[in-house]
Amino acid sequence: MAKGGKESLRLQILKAARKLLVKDGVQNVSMRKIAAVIGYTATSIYYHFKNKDELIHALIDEGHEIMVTQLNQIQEDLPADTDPVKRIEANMRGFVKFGLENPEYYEIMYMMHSQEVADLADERPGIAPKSVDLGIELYKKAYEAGLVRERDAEMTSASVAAMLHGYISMALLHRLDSRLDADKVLDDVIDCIMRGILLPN
Amino acid sequence: MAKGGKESLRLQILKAARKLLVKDGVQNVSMRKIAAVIGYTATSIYYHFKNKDELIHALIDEGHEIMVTQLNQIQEDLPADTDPVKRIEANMRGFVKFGLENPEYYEIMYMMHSQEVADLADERPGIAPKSVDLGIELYKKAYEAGLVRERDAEMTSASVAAMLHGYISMALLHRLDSRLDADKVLDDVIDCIMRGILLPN
Amino acid sequence: MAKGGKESLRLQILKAARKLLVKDGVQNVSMRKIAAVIGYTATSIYYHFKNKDELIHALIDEGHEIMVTQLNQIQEDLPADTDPVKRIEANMRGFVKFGLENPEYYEIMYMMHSQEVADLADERPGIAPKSVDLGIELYKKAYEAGLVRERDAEMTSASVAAMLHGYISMALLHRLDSRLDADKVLDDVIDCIMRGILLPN
Amino acid sequence: MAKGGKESLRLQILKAARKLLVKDGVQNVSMRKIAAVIGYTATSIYYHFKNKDELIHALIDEGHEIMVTQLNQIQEDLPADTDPVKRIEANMRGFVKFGLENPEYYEIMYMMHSQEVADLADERPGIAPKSVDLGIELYKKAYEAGLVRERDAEMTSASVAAMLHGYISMALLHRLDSRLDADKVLDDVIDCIMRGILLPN
DNA sequence: GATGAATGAGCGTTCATTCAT
DNA sequence: AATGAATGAACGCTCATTCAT
Repeated sequence: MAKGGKESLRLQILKAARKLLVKDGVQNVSMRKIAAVIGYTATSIYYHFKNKDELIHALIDEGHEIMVTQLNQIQEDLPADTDPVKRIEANMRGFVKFGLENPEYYEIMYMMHSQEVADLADERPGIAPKSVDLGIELYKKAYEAGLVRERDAEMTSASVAAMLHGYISMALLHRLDSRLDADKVLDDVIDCIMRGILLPN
Repeated sequence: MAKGGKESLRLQILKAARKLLVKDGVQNVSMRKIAAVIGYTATSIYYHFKNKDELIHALIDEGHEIMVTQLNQIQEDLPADTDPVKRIEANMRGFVKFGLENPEYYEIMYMMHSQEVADLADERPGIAPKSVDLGIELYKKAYEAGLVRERDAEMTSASVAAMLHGYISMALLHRLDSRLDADKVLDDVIDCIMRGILLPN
Repeated sequence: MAKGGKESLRLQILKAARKLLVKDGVQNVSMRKIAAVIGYTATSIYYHFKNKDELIHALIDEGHEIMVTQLNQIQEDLPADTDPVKRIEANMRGFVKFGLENPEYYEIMYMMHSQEVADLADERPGIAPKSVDLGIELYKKAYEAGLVRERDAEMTSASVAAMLHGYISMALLHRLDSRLDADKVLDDVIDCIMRGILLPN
Repeated sequence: MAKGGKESLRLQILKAARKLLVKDGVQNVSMRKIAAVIGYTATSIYYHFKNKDELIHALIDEGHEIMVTQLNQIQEDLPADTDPVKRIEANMRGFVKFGLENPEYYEIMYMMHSQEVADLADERPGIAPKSVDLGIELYKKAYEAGLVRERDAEMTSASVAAMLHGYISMALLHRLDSRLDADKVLDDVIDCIMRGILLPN
């Protein structure tokens, strides 16, 4: 209710939108609620964003940027001589980590209907282009090093992303069997994927 | 607009709800619209369902029943001497098939927020119990036959379900890279999972 | 603010809409204002009318019915042997009288943009069909009696309606020179029209 | 979006307002839209006009000036010895022409509610003073020449203006019977008025 | 077993306008 | 001479739900 201080209103809006997003899901984010959170009028949001769609897209873009930055950082932080397979696994774990730690971003990035976020799927082929590119690149290097099975890098990247997305979305929606340890399920998933991807021995 | 004849109103409501679900997505299903489809008043729905939530839950239950029936049927239709691994793969493909062919059910069963479908995850352990049980059972048999890696059947079942869910949900949300053949991605996913599960040779 | 008693809500809505119409013009009639006048919620209007457009159209239809009834009544009240020219003048004065006494109806019937009242002009050829027919009929009889100039009855009817509309709308919009007596201007207009229509002697 | 160059902003605003006026009708002209058209902020309009009302009034004044200029030009262009009756008809046709060709001006000059254009009718006597004066003057000359019926020139001018306005406004609102030729209806109207005004032979 | 009538909350959006700079 | 930032009021409309009948 209280105004957020010196932060630019645009940033406050995005922040509030994320906050609402993670609490209630996309469809429960409304201009009025955002306004209430930051202590402004709903009208004022329209000064900074053309409409709700543009606001959501701004969040999506933000999310992709953050994720790509994190994934790249992970690769940079690895020792220069890290073997390609380890890099792939690190990338996979980085993706999952981003999803679990940023449900508000992850949801709008990967869990919304295209119709809800106009033209998202139509404008961009597949998931976040840059993170996809990174995955493809890593696999290609692993293949050149003779470490993974001979297969289409684009295809493999898509498959792996889909499988990891399955774990992330089930975790975020609390659909994982509550009797199991979520971290162990993740280890199991990644273990399975790695084995499926690598050369037999 | 025309009343549906001798079908019980309860069934008509569920039918109409499914119809709207698959056309407009979950959140666009409203009591009004359902009523309009079947030619009754919105009020009359409340005679058969306490509220919207209960209606959605009825649909979810319907979905689970249909899915379990289909998955069991698939097992029954296999020759009695089919080896356990083949059975696992058949089960996996059956699950994916159900999701792709019944997006209206699949979405409310596995893609909605718990808040949207009140307490779903809290009340029931994990995903659809019976289909989970089937998966676990199949894996156990395969393990007893020495065909799959030694691992927790519950855990494996959860992992596999998550990974398959990833493919299904990405397909339903049109998030698969449009330059790839969706069927081939599915083959790739299943291939990967199988290899990850099976014993090395 | 107080509820209107036993009158059906539908009628109350229409009544309130007319009231607002005459006070503020069409564009200032809002669902909320109507609701406030009759002491109901804006929502309840939607139980009786699909949307604002349908409400306005209901008013338009009402207006046409009232006007046609009045014009027919005027003709009936004239002695059976009234000569056709007198009948024409009576009809003209009846039209003007209706307009001046029912500005709320007249405005939506004849002074709104077609885009404001969707497809009004497209669906119906010319002004209110039945009143137009009456005018045409009267003129034809006068022509057959050899009292008016030989001319197209439809055309004459349209011209006369336009000219009378000019007076009515200027009067309603307070655009008549305030130094003149409005009634005398009307007499002058009708005088002019009659002379223009009649045979020279 | 692009700024209009060296034209004074005041003129740009009026120009843009006219453009919107003719496209969308009076009530759809908003400060925001005007600003968007000329590439300035809505706020900047308030530097040049006290408020929207003043802006509209400026347009009305503009319209009157243009119309009077055109009507005077028409009279000047006639041969010096043109007879007064011909001059009256030319003036009438000039008025109609202006209305049909400048709907954006005509609408705000003669078709808006007084409340919409604050106090217009109260402050100024009748319609556009100068064009009224011209009409009166022309009639007086015709009367002095013994060509028109003995009548109050002010009154006649008002009547004629009203009748012509009827045609113009019906034409602009697309309320003329679409089965008739609009030009012929106009000829008919003017024919009728002339005959009503002139001396019998 | 179903309807008629109504509600209150909420939605995204647009508007004219203001005020400090 | 113009902008940036914001407001408060209003708009048409949809929603799940209730209650008396």
